[in-house]
Amino acid sequence: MSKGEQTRQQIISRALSLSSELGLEGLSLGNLASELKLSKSGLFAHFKSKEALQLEVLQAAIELFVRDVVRPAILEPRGIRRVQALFDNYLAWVRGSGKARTCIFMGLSQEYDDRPGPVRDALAQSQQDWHDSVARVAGTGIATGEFRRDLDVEQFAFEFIGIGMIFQQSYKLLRDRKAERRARDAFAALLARSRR
Amino acid sequence: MSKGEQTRQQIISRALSLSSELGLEGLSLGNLASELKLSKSGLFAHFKSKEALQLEVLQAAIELFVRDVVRPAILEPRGIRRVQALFDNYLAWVRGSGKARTCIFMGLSQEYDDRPGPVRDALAQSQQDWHDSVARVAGTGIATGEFRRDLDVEQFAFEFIGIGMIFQQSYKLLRDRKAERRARDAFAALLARSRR
DNA sequence: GTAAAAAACGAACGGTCGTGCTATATTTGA
DNA sequence: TCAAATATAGCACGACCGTTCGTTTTTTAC
Repeated sequence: MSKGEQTRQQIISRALSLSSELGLEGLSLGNLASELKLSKSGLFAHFKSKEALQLEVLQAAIELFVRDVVRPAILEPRGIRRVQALFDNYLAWVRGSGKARTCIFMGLSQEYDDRPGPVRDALAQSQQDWHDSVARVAGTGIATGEFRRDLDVEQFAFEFIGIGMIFQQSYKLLRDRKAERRARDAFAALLARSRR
Repeated sequence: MSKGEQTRQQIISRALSLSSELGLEGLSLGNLASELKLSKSGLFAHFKSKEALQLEVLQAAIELFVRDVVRPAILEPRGIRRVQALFDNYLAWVRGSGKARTCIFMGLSQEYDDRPGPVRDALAQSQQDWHDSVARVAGTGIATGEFRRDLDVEQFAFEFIGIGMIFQQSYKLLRDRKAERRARDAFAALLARSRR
């Protein structure tokens, strides 16, 4: 990896964790540069525009999410085991793993839900993909016979993700120590309803 | 109402709808002033600081929420009827009523979940109050005998609000036309589980 | 109607924003 | 090793930020 590509990755990585706190609009190049001990113009030279950087940050977040949440779950056996793994990984992601203090996608969903542009489009696509992934995994539960044959897998995904969202609010904003327990209870109820 | 108080209210009202789109940090005094055809300094004279304005905007949002969501529900008879009314009003609020394009509280929850300060404190308190309100209303369902006596009303509130959050994402970001249907189905399932 | 009080304005401050441009420093490949 | 390519720095730009201050206009109260 060339020197340029290397700093490029560092920039995106640092920008990702900054964006988790401040959003992609709140992210500022000056701030980012000084944190990386780079000049603002030196940093800027790596990207055509701030928006281009934002898109790369979003892309990096998606790759991280797939790597840490989706892919490991798919290694589990089809059916409930896999659904449960997906939920566990999702909760762990929302809880945050050191550098990423908050789930960036939920913040961005709020930030861009009425701010048109390429960032919004990419974000919406990624969230749609996430819904689809959950639905697909739920589908394997039908295939194994663990879930009801008439289970609406998209409805399942809808509720699955909703639990993650309220978990984030309870855990991060309200600092509710029972948040994780509540999320797991809610998910258990969702599972129970889905069984045949 | 004096002239000053009158413009003050206009400022807060306009600031509220702007904040629903851009967040309380994204709100800028210059922008706000020009929308109201006021000079920036003339506008600023009404508030000691931007943060003071932010707090007033938050307060105004809370009052609106209580007026449109909580209070009308309490006019309904205790029990499931009241719970259902609360949910209906909540969905209508999230869907947005013309001027308020998005539910400001969900955006702010993301914006401030790791940004300490008075705004965060006031926001967290208001959201805690909202959880408590839902739980209290659910409690009336136990009192009427419609809900299980061992129902965990705080868990009920947790899931209730989670449905609202995923509804907002599906409706606003993903533009899913089935979003409302999904939210109502999820809520129906929650109700069913809560019945005795 | 007039004087006091309140409200709105205009200009300016020091900062930071994203973004160019030019020059210097560093890395790369033969 | 040395030239070409790349990476970074420095500086400046116009725009906007929140905030302050002194002046002017408008409202209020007698």
